[in-house]
Amino acid sequence: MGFESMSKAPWVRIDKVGEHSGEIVEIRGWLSRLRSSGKISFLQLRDGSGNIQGVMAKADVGEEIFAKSKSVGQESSLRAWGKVNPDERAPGGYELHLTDIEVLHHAEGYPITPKEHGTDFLMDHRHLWLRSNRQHAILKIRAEIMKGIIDWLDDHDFLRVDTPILTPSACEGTTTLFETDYFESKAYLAQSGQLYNEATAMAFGKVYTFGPTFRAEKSKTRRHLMEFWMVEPEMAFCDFEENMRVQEQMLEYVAQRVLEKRARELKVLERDTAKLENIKAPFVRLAYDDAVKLLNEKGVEFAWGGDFGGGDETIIAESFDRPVFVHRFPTAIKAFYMKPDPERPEVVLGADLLAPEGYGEVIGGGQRLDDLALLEQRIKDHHLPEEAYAWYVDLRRYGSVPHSGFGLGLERTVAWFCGLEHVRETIPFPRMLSRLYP
RNA sequence: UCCGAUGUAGCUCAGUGGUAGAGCAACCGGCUGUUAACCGGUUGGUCGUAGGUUCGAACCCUACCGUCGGAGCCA
Repeated sequence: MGFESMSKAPWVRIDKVGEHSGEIVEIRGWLSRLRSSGKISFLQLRDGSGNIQGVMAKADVGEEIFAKSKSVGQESSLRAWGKVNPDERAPGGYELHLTDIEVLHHAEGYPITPKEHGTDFLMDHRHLWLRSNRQHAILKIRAEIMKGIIDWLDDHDFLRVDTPILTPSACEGTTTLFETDYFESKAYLAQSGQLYNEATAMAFGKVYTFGPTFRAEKSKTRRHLMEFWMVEPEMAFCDFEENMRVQEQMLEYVAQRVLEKRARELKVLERDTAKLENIKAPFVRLAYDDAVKLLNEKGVEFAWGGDFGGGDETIIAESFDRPVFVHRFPTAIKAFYMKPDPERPEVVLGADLLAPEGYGEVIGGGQRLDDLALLEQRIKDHHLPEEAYAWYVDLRRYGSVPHSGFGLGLERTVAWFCGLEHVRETIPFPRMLSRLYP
């Protein structure tokens, strides 16, 4: 459709109207809500950048134009012209005194009304729900976290080298994978870029991959999605301790940046920002052995050698005022590529980062096994197909070095920063056990 | 896969054996400062599905299906 100007008024984004105070401007957007009386109507307008209230008085515009304002359905698209007026009553500080509107498309029966809705209904209408203020706040914070992570890594000499999504086999062999046809053979959707990262780290030194990963586990909890985004940095010549320092510095930077740049969005979500101020290095370091003792002291029956459940993680995390690294897990419960502690081979040089407030494990990482013979042995012990891992073993054959890395789950981090009940709102179109639509 | 909830109007819910209800949305009308606007009216139902008990079932029983939460697994 053509947008030939009805006037000389400039088209302005709502978040920039303050630069045009007192001037006539054009807004292009959607009607989020309409209230009207006999001689005055209030049009809540949004254009993706913000919200502003347009006010139209019959006495100012006349019968004909005023009539147009009374028959606009919720979420109709329109152009609106009016004078930008500072007003103390307006949430954004400005109102638009309308002189005219042009409805581009009349919407009728918009399903998401100003009243309450259940989550399932809203998820069925996710394509429309994204228009709400709350979803805007969450997804803007998501974007800020992603940008913060990327900026920090790029500024610290990491090279983004993304890894494949279609893979020939399991990276870890333990979890369920989504299978798809790959011409005459099978391919699997990647559950981690980890092993490929080790190859690119040997090529470029410090690398990261940032993209979607897939788990076909039938998990039905507030912390799980079938498709989620993960950032996975990997560093050559990096030991277990340095790896944790990188993680805490990166997270501190991202948290402080979100607090600074997305204060308005955090307010929309009514987030207690004091909880986020605490995301400062150094984080707590708690040996697995001590975590077991801590659980026992709190009355939880837990034997050395087991893995923590969601409830256990919450108890551990709530014992501290900042994120906690739980390190040196039993070798038997961790992946084959983790490096055993040379002084205590029954534990590995790995650490999970537990977020406070019950958000659980947001990072898993550690030092990788760099010894050729031991790696070959562990692949046998885990009954993994040797041919499939030949290239991975090669990395220990040609210039093996100590190296470490980690994977941070984006959606859990977003849920944590935003203070959400469930990760499903942290991604535009969540993929869950019983949801593939829209 | 297991455990526990739950399913009634487009939405959120009430109704626990005797005529199917409310608020909101939609539609019509009224109102000059609303901001989950307000006031009056209209429209709107295979009570998840299939069987059973009963004179009579949204309600009691059985099975199945869907959804939600949790466990396991993980980020």
